[in-house]
Amino acid sequence: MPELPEVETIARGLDKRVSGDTVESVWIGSRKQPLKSPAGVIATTLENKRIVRVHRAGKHIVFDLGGKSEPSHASSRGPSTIKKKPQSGLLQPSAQWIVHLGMTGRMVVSEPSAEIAKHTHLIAKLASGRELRFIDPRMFGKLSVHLQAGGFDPGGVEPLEVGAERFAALFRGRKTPIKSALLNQKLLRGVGNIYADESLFRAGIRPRRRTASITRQQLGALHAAVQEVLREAIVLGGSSISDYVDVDGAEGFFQLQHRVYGREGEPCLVCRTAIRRVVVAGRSSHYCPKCQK
DNA sequence: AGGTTGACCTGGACGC
DNA sequence: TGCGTCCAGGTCAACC
Repeated sequence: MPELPEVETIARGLDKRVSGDTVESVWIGSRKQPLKSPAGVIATTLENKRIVRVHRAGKHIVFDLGGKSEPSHASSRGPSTIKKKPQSGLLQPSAQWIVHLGMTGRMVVSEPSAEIAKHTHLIAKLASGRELRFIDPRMFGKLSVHLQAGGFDPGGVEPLEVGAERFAALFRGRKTPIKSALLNQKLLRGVGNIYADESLFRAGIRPRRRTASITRQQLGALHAAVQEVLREAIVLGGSSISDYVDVDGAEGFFQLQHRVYGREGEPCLVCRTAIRRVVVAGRSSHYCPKCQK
């Protein structure tokens, strides 16, 4: 379900609530699971680790894990290692837990007494007594651990960090419809169906438009539109459609700002023309036939 | 090689 | 009330 603003909201909420806490034990449900790493590897990687920080990379939630007793200085283990090198690795987490929510995934922090929701696939018991739970009815979500040095990198560039020049270069010469290109996580990471439609509306570009035919100036407008839409959505806590809620169970409010998404047949807020819905790249796409060219 | 299409799942909304 | 159909915010593998 979640795109960048929703994942950002959830990651911030988790960072606030569980950073500094330690995972004591992990339960992983049986059945066909939404896992990428084997269950045993996930469990042993998480157990007895301190959650140093929770952040977002594209649509992934990243938990930076440290040793139980805090990886402060040269506290490694061998006294023989007399602080060999300043190791940039000290800044790196010893391991990372990666959560992708897919379409319907949720992460919640609960009291142990709270009822266990249907489709709960993982429960991490924390030293504070609370539990971190992963729930996902449709099982499109993915859980994995990243152990290599360097940190997890899903590829693609962060839409909120990329400059206009680099942004334009990402799309140069592509034959695919612009909507498909925006959804391609290897180019831009974090934009999904709702925010792609909303960005294209604000930039005045139709979703089917061939990417290569878009002028540099229009790409500049699209760059600005993507950043504007994502920033506004983050401020409002994301878009709550169907069942999206943040860590505290609160809904976001950006859906109230949607100008085209989910508004098929309704009047364009700018020109009153009926909003159209077409399928592009297998995804429903909404646009104003008059405002978007 | 790059682009497009289903398949993967469950559940909610809607029409009859 | 119940059944069938369609739709869903995301990725991949498997095709053209």
